[in-house]
Amino acid sequence: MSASTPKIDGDLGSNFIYDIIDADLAGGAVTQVHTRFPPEPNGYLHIGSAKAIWISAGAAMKYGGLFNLRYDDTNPVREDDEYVRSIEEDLNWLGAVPNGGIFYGSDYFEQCYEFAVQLIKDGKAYVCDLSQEEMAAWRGTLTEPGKNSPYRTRSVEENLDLFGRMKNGEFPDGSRTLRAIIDMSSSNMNLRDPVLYRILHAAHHRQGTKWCIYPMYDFAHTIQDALEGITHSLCSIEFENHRPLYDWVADNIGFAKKPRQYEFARLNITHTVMSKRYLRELVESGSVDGWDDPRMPTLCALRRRGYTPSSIFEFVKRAGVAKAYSVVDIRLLEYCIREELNQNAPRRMAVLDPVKLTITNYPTSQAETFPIPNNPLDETAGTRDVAFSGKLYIEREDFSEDPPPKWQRLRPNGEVRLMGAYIIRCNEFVKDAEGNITELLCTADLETRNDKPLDGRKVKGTIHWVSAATAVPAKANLYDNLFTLENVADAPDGTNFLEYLNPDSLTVRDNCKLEATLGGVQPGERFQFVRMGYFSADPKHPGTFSRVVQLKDSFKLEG
RNA sequence: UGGCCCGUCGACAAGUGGUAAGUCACAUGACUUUGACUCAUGCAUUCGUAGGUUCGAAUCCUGCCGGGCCAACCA
Repeated sequence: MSASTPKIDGDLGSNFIYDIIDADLAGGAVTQVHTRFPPEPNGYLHIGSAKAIWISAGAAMKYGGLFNLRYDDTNPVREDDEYVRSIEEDLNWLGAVPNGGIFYGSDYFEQCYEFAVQLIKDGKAYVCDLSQEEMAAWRGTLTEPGKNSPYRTRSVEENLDLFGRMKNGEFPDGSRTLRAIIDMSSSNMNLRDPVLYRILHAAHHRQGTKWCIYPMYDFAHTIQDALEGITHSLCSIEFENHRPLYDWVADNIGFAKKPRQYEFARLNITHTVMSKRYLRELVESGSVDGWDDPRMPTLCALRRRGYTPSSIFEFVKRAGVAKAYSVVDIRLLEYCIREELNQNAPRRMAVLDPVKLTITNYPTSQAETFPIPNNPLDETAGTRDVAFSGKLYIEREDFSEDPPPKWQRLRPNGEVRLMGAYIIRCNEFVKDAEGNITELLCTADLETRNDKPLDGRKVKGTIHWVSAATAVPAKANLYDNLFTLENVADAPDGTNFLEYLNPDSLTVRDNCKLEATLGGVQPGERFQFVRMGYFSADPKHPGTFSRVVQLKDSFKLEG
């Protein structure tokens, strides 16, 4: 795995988080910004994670601060080393360097335990013998206050003894918990004597069987943030109700420098499921081929499809940071990669649905090449010599026997420019028994080569081509989200990705793999279709195309 | 139905008492060796809603409506 260059830089824009930091810096509450990204290693990072990364790593970068990666691995039954590795790889690919260090929440288990003991000694926590069901009943409801646990008044000595024995493995799972003494009548359920520690005889991916009690998120996370010197603990909005508990833990343990938690709305994208739980379900049920299945919104899947870190961060930035629930149009993501590839990606011609085209006045013995720009927007990209001959393939869709109005491509007795080469005129076309066109017979304006016509006539259309002699048949992965969606038409915004996994749409997957005839592309080379055969039909102009899809992604030639 | 958070163009989102930025999408026109790209133009008399305060309100107050989160020994 090679480290990519940092992609978070320069213009990070502005948002309310930065306003808060500005104020903290100005008021002297904070002198050095320190943030963290705390994924639980229970799944692969997705584009929603990229938002969290961008915000936290971006804040550190913007203010010359530190950014930590911390694996939030306090629940041994859900976590695995596979995910740790994938997270590291994805973060590295993104170029979000954890300049503050890489940490594991589980490495703080010892401190967590000591702080819990301290809380007991301070009379702020107790060992509770209520079962899970009993605790739920005693907790009350959203509208009714809870009742104090009968174990709430245990002596410090008894609590200390019991907690020590919990740690030593004397009690079975679920038999006891350590709870904070806060307020059973709080309107915030998180404050009704929340569980701080639970008994769980399970092997931890990193700690092994060293522990059989594990700290809960609210307790452990606050401690981790405080110990690492995090100044701004940025998380998504569902943790808003947890902030009072976060503050309670920090206050009652008595950290000198207390981290502050701020929340922002998580990223939602149209037609995309972003819940790690559902994504894992898709993988484990075999509904997709894996975490990097191109239909997944994971970073590894986006990477496989040719998305770049900078395009993902650009998308996140454009989508904005706010607290309002929102669903960002996936077309904004597509715009971001299109924008970048349009500037950078080298062009290659590829014919997906070939039809033979013979230039009848082109000498069979003749062979020549035409220099074609690798990227018309970037002169420094240079040109490549593309072999030309009298026998070519063009896109079947670039010829119309009976063209609609405003047709600019090839038609009987019509002229068209072969990209970077001659202007040709179609004189005849050959059909098979079924009426399918099998060959086009054309003549070229051999005097012009790839210049303007000598007589000044206008030829509006230009089409791409490959020479039959040098073309290589190849399989290209045309994984593309929009392409997929267009085949399950009329899915309303907000439709869950899962809903696409119905029998009708499963066939889409097969269509994702297309045979392409490529000119001048080497195996392993990443390329972009100059134009590919899949356009969305424009209902207002039948037979024309409203959108070129190929600029959305780049593709890697397999084999 | 308790508490907290949130409602600004089709989608995001600035704006935080002085008279509605920007982007995506969309539409039209120009340009074009790919109908792409690029360029130009258009796209919220109005900020969920009803009142109130004010010379003046998207911004402050109140009610109502709508959405999200919370009753794991998950994170």
